[in-house]
Amino acid sequence: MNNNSGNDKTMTIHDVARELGVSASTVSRAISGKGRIGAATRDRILAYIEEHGFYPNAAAQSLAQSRTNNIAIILPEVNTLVDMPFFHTCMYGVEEVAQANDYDIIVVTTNGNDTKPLERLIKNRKVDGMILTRTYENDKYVKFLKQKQIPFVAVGKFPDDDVVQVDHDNVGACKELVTVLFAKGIQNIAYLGSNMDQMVNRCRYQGYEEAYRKGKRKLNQDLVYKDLSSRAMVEKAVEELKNSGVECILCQDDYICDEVVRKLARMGVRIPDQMKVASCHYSRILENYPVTITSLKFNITELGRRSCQVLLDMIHGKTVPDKTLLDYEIILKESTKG
Amino acid sequence: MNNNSGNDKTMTIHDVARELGVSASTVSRAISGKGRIGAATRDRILAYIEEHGFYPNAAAQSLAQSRTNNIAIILPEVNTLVDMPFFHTCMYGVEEVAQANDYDIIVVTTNGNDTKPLERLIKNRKVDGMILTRTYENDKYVKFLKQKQIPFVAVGKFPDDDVVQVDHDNVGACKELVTVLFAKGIQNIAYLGSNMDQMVNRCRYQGYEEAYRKGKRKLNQDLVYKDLSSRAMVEKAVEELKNSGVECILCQDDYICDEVVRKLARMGVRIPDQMKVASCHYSRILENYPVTITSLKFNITELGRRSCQVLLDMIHGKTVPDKTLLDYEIILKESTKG
DNA sequence: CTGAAAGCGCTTACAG
DNA sequence: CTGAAAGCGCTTACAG
Repeated sequence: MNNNSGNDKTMTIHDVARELGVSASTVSRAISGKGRIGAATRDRILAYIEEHGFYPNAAAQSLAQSRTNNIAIILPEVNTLVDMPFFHTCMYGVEEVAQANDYDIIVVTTNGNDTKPLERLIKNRKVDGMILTRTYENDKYVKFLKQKQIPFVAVGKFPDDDVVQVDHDNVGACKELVTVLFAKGIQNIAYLGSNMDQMVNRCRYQGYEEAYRKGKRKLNQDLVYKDLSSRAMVEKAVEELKNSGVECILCQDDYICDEVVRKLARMGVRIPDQMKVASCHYSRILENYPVTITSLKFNITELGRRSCQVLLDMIHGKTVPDKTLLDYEIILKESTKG
Repeated sequence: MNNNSGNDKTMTIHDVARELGVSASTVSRAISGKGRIGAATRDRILAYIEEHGFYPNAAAQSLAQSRTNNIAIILPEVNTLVDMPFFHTCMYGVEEVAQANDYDIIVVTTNGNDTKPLERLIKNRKVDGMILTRTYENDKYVKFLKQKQIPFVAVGKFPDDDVVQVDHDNVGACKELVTVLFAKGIQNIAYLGSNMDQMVNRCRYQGYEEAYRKGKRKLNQDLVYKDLSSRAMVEKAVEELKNSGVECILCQDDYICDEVVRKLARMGVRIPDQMKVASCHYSRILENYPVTITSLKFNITELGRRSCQVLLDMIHGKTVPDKTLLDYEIILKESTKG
């Protein structure tokens, strides 16, 4: 097994070459699979390598080939029970396909402003590409990465066509959800959102709006709250909506949904009899309620996987689709019954 | 600003050397700060580098110095609302001090069994050290890392003295919490836990036990549940405890606490009047209850930071403490009032 | 099909 | 204090 015969210095390609009576070039070719090499020689070398657990020095490969087999995943600084699991799960997906392709992921957290950490990573040549997991309307990082000409994919939807994007079809999903709710006979649906500078939130609102247009219904702006940045604001919105006699509240995400459900409970308003509720993004938070909540369900791990796959394709010079839109599910539950 | 005068090839140390009329060695010395160099020369070189945004090629540095300026953070595969934020937050902490020291972090997720991904990282020489964020009683990864002789720190407490550990003082914290509850006049306190193979859970239980011993109280094993691996089991335990007339339930973590609080609500049992509740680990989940919960509070970001700091110290050859124990806070809230 | 040689971009004894 | 040279461990035209 562990035969470090004599010295414990880490093995190099030359060691195996000497041991096998071939040249280092040949060993290199056997490992990389590039260049012509006799099948017998190749097999002999591979067998030796396997048996002795030789792994080539990544830095040397990196230097010789100008590639690192690392990609960066850029995470925003978040701390809510909705956001953390999202990015963590997405990261899992990315890592899964990265691993499968012998890539490693370097995690870098951004504060939304500073590009220095990315710059260092790029200029030091520590990564071959990057995945930007949250995007804003006027995204500083997108601009930066475009300018740096490094392969990258953005999770999110953009007007810019020169940015490779992977995302769930948030627009289509919300549109369909609202359309379905209309079809169930619900007359008016309010929208509660926040942080409209994030692309994901813009998309959701856009879907909501499109459903109104598609249904040829007039969208009353009194039913729309786009800037609920605090619990108090959500509560106030819920009170106003209750008084306005709206039938259903569509929440941009489970963070808002959580506040809405609690507020309604405190107000003694029963879901769905006295108020229906739906959320644009299913997370485990929703599992905690006595009443199950209608929502959209996205496969976040898959989002990570696909983003990574697209990025790797880019890195390897394949042509990739500008936009990859992932599927969604509409989960109808008690909260919109009746 | 951006003066790629003519060619866009990335700058090397030789380019700046030529431009400044010095040798590459001198430039290298200016950058690294190692070796003797004239202050004037150094400043001139540094100024040039700063102005032209030169960053040394990491692979070349890596190869020449046998160090990567990367560390790996090993994460377990988790998906609960309690675990994900914990590891994510810990990762933030690690990254923060890594960044500050010009290190990058490579994330690798483990399934608890396979050591291949770690092996590859080590043998490829892609990292200088590792942080193991969850530890088990008989930890396969700990064994593996010890054998590989790579610098690493484990988050968690171990019997082994040859493993560098950084952790909150879970034993001391739980012990103190229980002692305080006793001091409040509570006569008997039940313990609800699970997954006793994880070191963190063993520590918490140990603290609980020690508090009993310290208080010279007899610990009735009917009050102890160590293997609540499902919601149903927690519910059953809560029912039994309610019937047994116990006064207070100590939950190993907020995952269990969550189940306990909900179950009590469904049973119509009021907290704290009819049952007191405390948790060994504060997370945001607790913020969602109508009644505030007594708990231990740990600073997870700091846990990450310290782990990383200790690891970097090891890598740089400093002597580090075998065990670093971080502080905790006891947060007394309504749930144990009266 | 295989090997010798140059090169990737740094660092670091060794001279001076 | 500074430079020329060898070396880190690979890869890859170039010959043969």
